[in-house]
Amino acid sequence: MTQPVRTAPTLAEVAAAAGVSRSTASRALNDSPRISEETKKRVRAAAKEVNFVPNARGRALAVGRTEIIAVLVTEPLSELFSDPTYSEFLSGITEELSESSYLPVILQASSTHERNRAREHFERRSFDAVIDVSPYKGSELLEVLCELGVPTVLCGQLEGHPYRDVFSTVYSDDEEGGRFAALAIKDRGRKDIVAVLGPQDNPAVADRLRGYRAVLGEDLPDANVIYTGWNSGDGYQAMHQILAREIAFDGVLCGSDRIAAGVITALNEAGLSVPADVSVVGFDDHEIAARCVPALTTVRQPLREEGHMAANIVLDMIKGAEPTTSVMHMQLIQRDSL
Amino acid sequence: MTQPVRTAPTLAEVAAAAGVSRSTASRALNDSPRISEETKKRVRAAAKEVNFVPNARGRALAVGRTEIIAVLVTEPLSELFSDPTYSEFLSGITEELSESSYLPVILQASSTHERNRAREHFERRSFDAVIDVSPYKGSELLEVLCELGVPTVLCGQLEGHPYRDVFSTVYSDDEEGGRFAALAIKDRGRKDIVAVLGPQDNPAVADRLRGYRAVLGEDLPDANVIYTGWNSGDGYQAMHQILAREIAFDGVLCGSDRIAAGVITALNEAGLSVPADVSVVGFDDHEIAARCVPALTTVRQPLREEGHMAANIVLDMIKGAEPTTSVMHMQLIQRDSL
DNA sequence: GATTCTTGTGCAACCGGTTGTACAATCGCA
DNA sequence: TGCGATTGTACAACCGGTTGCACAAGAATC
Repeated sequence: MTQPVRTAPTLAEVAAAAGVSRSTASRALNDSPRISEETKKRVRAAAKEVNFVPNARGRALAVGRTEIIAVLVTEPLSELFSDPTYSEFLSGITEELSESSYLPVILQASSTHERNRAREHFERRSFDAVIDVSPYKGSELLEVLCELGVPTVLCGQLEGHPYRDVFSTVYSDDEEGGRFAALAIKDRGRKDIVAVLGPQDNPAVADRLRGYRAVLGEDLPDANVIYTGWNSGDGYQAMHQILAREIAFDGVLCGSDRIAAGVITALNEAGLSVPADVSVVGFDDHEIAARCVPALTTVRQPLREEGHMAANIVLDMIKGAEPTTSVMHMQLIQRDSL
Repeated sequence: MTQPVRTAPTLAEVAAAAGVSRSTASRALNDSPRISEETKKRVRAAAKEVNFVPNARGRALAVGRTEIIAVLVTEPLSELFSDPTYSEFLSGITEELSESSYLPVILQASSTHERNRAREHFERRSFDAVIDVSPYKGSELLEVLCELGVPTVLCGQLEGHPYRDVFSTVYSDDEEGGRFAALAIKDRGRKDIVAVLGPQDNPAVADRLRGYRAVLGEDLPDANVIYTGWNSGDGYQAMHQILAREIAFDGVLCGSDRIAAGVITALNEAGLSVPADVSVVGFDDHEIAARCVPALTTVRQPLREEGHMAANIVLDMIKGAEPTTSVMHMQLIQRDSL
């Protein structure tokens, strides 16, 4: 069991065993058309024999690729884990990349220290490409990536961004999602709407609000818009604030399903019934949405598909494809909270 | 802004700029004592001048190290994200590694496909070392790592494991934790105890139960032990099962804080008060524990410290240190649920 | 039978660093 | 002035693959 640490066989050994040169062995294993079937067979047998696996370091240097793709994450790990949105999206990326020979690496960049380390790795060319999961933060790194010419996909719209013709972009149409939610609540006949959104500095939040406004106009006055965090606790507190103001409202648009869950709890505690007294619409179609009581009407964001798309685009860019922009579409999920 | 993709400067260019040979340039930048201060200064200036950063691929091949450490995760990403335990532990690892030049890579191995990919990467020597986060699953990979002689740390005790003198191990003393919880509930005067544990195949669960038993003996009969998942929903359902049986009990030992949260909800719904009627003890000292009503008495598992330890051990092993075993100690956190 | 075209293989260079060893220059000392 | 010891640098090999190009052997053509 305690195997002696035998040193891994190299291509030279395979070549010797097969009685050919290193170059022929390499070509045979890479299935080059210039090598006869006969020889290929012999080389493959020899490789199998000595248990040869090409060394990643040698190969990387020779082909100029590490076959590693960095998934740049600007949130601290704890936040990343508390927001199930990321899980879905990251799953999409890794799912798709696992079909290729590329290995995704989650690279954290929340602290300055981490960002410096990330920068260093970029400069050392440790990765063939980068998928930036939250590009509206940490733009120094984008500058570095641009300068280095590393193929990069931004996951999210960067308003008026200077990298349009350098980086690819994948994003869900948040404004459209906002319109869907607002239309649904309007069709239900609600007139006095409150919005409990995520953080004010988040561009997706701004887009969704724009969508709400496009449909609702004056039915969603400025005073009724609250910015908060993404958690149910945040939704709960925000709704308490609103109730304390004693304004009249019959509909709540929420920035996330978790916010909506907190909002519903607060409404129930205040003796208000959902959806009889107040309609509530969430966002994300997170797992929690279907389990809410009542089950939450929400806007589905195709996160997993977005991950697939990001991975595919980045793979294409490595092969030399031009940067592209890809918009994913939202979908209203009708349930009982409306 | 659209920078032309200038190819990165190599050591040869630095050497030329400084008017020295490549070897001298390399030694100067690595601060070798054999190079004069004078020359070092000149080389450093030249490197700064042309913006030189050593290429990771070339360096990796030369020094025989990739400076990448794989963090092997056997759980699917969704489970990983739903269990805050991992967040804390992974943070500990990355925190510690970020002090070194090593880059941690989260490597998933839940599906067979993923395990094959992981195996391949191991054989290609893509990583200098491995931290296995849940070693009691996917033992084929352990076999491969052993055979390849890759420095490996197992996070968790492997019962009667065959790799004792090959791999290092870091684990929290779950049996001790079980004893702490059981002692606390016994000191409170509780006599009829129920245990709602995690999955039966989890070795940590078995250890904790052993700790409970060592203290409680017949006060925790076999019939009162329930195995379930780690989530609050699981705790909720388990407690409903117990209540349906109409057995007498005055204390509940839970396998996780989330289980405990579900248990408390179920107890409250059944009109039982915590801690007046029933005492509840959790496990993990997860964030949720302090926020429970009543605040949860629980056993703190030093996850972050465990991550630090795992990272340090693996770094030592890369430098050639012998495998070691390190046991972390549990701590009872007294709150109000007892 | 000599010439040209194919086909398959090997030599050697290359990717971008690090490092063992030889050698030249400077120094101290007899 | 001549010797060995010391210091700083360069040459060349190496890590483990890939690949451009030259070349030999055999087939096809004249």
